[in-house]
Amino acid sequence: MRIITWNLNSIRTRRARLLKLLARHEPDILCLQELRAEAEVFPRLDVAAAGYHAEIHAQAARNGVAILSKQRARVRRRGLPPCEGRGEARFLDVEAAGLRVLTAYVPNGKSPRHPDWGYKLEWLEALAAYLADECDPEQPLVLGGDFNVAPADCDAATANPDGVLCHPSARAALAGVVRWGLDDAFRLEFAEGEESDRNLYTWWDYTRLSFARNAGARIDHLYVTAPLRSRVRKVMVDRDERRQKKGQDIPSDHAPLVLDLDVSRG
Amino acid sequence: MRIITWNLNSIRTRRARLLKLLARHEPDILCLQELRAEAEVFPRLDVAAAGYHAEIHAQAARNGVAILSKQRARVRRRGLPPCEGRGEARFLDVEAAGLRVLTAYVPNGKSPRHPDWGYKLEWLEALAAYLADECDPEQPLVLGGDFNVAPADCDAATANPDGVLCHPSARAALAGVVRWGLDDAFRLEFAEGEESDRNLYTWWDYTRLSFARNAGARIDHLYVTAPLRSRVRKVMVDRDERRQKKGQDIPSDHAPLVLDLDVSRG
DNA sequence: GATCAAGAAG
DNA sequence: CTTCTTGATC
Repeated sequence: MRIITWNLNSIRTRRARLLKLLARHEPDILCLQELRAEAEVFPRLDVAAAGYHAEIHAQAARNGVAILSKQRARVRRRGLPPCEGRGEARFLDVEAAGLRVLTAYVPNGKSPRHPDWGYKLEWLEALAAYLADECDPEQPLVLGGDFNVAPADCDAATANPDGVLCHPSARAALAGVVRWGLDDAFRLEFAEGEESDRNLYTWWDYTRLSFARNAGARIDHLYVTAPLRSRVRKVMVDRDERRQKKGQDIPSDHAPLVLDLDVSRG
Repeated sequence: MRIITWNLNSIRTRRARLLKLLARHEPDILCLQELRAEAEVFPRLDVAAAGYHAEIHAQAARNGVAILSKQRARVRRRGLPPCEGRGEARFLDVEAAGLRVLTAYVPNGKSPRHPDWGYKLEWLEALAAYLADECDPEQPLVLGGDFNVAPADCDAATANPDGVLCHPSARAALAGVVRWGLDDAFRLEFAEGEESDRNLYTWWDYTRLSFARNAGARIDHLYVTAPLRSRVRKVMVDRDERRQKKGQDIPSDHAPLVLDLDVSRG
């Protein structure tokens, strides 16, 4: 089965690209982040016509996540405690296709010296607490999303330890999530330093020709629990989705991360 | 020869439609209004590749006119006196293809009770004065543009005498321009009441399904001087350009007005 | 550099 | 309803 996570950066602007992605990959599960529009804007009819159910947790203008699935999903949770006070839609937990599927849009943090930096760390701690309280590491579970953290120096073209993506405190907070009982599916297939530089980064800044220079970072991840560890068959970045063909519509700044699991019996 | 006037409502947004229009009609002259961007934004290269020269009179964000021609044009005037104080780009006068070609984007006026209503009337008076001072009604001349006036009640689906398009003062001011020595090319072909309701209006409000209901107005005009009067062969509205095909880009609220002149010798 | 929100304009 | 501006965010 195929599971994808993609920060599409506006469902309004990326509607056509979303439908093409569904047709191209036919994923069983698709986790989306940064819908940036109220739930009513989501193209439910087009997505249904493509054969997908959609569970949505959205707000106006900012954040917003969704999980699309061929089989209808059952929602377990919308939101995490640190989101509540700010009214932010950054987390969704469902059961779908015999799995627990969680998606997260981790706060960027703005800068390690900005007042919002603490919010990023608290948010990751709340995610770890949620897993501990509400999930079972012995059951099949996938956690996918935009974590706004490059776990290791080799996961970013410029691994600035003072930047939002590589700061030690953010890496430690993410490690606290993983420690509960997760494996980074990408790293199950590719050891650090053994990946191709064409199948590593998932995000490139819109400015300074970052995509052309491959000046990106691996900040979108798919994590799996132990029962799925040996089921990981393939992990790849759909770089082509990040490309802008001449005269075409503008891509998201993130590329989809695609995971194939072998769920045949035995 | 073919002469078109079109208020395209943003050169940025209508770039692809402009190029298709050139390919579809191959006009000798194309007058454009409401570029709504600085001159640098104009797609000179694409237009040149299509075989056209472009003379542009533009400003940032608002107004802006241009005259495209297969043969290079010679600019006679950019702007009219009432534009100067406000920095508005609403008028361009060139020689092209053996003709004098003027294009105008007449101020809307906002409402007959708005302080800007006087500006609309002054603007039309300045246009009449310009013709009297700078042009010769015995020479071949075409004046095309968005006049924001429906000359007669049959030129608007709802001919509200209190509205900006049908107010008697605006009609009188436009009549003052025509009186210099112009014929409304559309009315040379179709007498009042003898036109088809599918070849009359050039503008339809974006709201209230105006185009579907054909609730439009004939406010874009092509005027000709006496030497061209007997040369008018055909006048038609390219309604198809105003249509929005499902999933396609958004049209301008104006349709192009197309004039064919017979300029064969004798 | 691309997105969203207001507000102004047509 | 669609466009453009400015300012904020990522």
